[in-house]
Amino acid sequence: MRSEILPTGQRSFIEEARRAQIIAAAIEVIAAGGFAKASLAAIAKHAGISKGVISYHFAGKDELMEEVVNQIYDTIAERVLTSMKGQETATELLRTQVLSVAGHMRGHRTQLQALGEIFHNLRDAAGKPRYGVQSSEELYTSLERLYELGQRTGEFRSFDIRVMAVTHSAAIDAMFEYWVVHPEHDLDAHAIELADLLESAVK
Amino acid sequence: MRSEILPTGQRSFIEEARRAQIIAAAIEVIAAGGFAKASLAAIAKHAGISKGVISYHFAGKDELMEEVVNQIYDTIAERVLTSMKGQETATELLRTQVLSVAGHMRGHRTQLQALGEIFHNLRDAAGKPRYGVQSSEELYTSLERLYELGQRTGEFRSFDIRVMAVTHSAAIDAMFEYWVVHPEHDLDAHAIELADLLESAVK
DNA sequence: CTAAAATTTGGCCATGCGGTCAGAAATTCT
DNA sequence: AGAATTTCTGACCGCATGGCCAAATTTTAG
Repeated sequence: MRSEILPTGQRSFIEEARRAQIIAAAIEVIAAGGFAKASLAAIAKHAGISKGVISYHFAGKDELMEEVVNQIYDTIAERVLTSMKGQETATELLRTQVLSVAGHMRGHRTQLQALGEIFHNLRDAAGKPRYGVQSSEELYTSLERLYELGQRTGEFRSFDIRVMAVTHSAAIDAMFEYWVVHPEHDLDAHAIELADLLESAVK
Repeated sequence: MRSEILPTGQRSFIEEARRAQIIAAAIEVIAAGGFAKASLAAIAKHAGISKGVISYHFAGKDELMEEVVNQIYDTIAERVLTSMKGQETATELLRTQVLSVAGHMRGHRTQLQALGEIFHNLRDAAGKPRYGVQSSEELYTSLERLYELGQRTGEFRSFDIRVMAVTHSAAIDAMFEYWVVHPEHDLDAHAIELADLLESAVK
C-alpha cells in the first residue's frame, strides 16, 4: 500500500510512468470498443498488467477516466491556443481555430475518440453526466470572446454570440465524428469548407 | 407462452397497449437516469409490472430499444415533413425545418432525450454503435436535397452540401442538448438565431 | 547483506445485469 | 359452467463488473 497520497508534483517518476501507461491503455481500449466495454479487466489485460495495479495507482475507475480526459484535453488546448497566438483579426482567429483543431484530429484520432466516449458516457453516482454540455462552458466563453471581438472591430455582423459558440463547437465535433465513421472523408477539405461556412455566417 | 410470432399488423390491441406502456416507461427511465441506468428491472418497476413481462412482449432489450427509437423517430419525422409541405423556396424550407424541429422539441423533451441516449449508447453484439453518424445518412441526404435546391435556384451560393448537411444536423442537436441542460434558455430565440445563421452561411 | 517499503499478483466478494422458467392468475373460448 | 389459452409473477441462472486484500515479489534504504 502506498503510504500516503502525494500532490501530483511529488509523484515518483516510476509511479508517473505507470499511470501514463495505464492511461494510454485506457485510451486505446475505449477508442476500440467504446466506453461500455472498457472494463478495468480489459484495460489491465491490454496494458499487460494485473487488474489490481490500476486500483493501486488510481483511487478508482472514475479517477482514471478523469485523468484520461485531463491529459487529452490539455494536449489539444495547448496546441490550438498556441497556433492562435500569432493571429490578429477575428477572421484569422476563427479560421485558425477550425483548421488547427482539424490538424490536431488527424494525429490524435484515438485520443479524441476516447475523449468523446467519456464525455458522452461517464456519469456520477447520481447518474448525471460527469461531463456534457455544461462542462463545455469554458470553451463556449472562449469562442464567445472571439466572436465578440469580431463584432467590436466591425468584421462580423450582429448576432447572438452564445448561439454562435454552441453551433461552432457542435460543428467541430460533428466534423470529427463524421471523419471517424468515414475515414476516407477528406478532413482538411471539410475543415476549410467549415471555416468558409462559419465566416460566411457571421459576415 | 405466446403461441407464435405475429407480424406487427396482427398483434392484438391488448398486446399493443402493453408494448406501448413498456415503451413509454422505458423512455421516462432513460431520460431520467441515462441509458446505463435503464435496466429491464428499472423499467419494469417504473411501469409497475414484473420484469418478465418485458421479456414476454419483446424479444430482448435490444428490440425494446429499437421500438423506442422507431416510435420517437416516426413522430418527429412526420411533424417536420408535414410542416415543410407548404413551403416553396429553399430559404423557406431551411427556416421552416429549423423552427419546426425546435417547436417539436418543446413538447417532446423527454422523448428526444431518450432518443439521444439510445443513439449514443446502444451497441450491437460486436460493440459497434447500433445507431450513430452512419444512421443519420437519410437525414443528411434529405438536407442535401434542400441545399442543392437552393443552389440550383440561385438562392444559395456554392458550397459543399455534405459539409453543410452535417453541420446543420449537428447545430440542431446542439441546440436541443444545450436547452436540456439550461431549461431557462430561450429555445425559440435560439432557433430563430440559428435559422438566421444558417441562412447567412449559404447566401 | 538485511530490513523496510513499494509494487504486483491472483483470487475473492457483493452487486447488478439480461434472460429463463415453472407455476399462478387472468382471460377467452366452447 | 369448465377447458384452453394468454398473460403475469417472482425466483433463479450464469455472467461481468468494480473494488478489495493477504501474500508474494521487487525495489529501495541503511
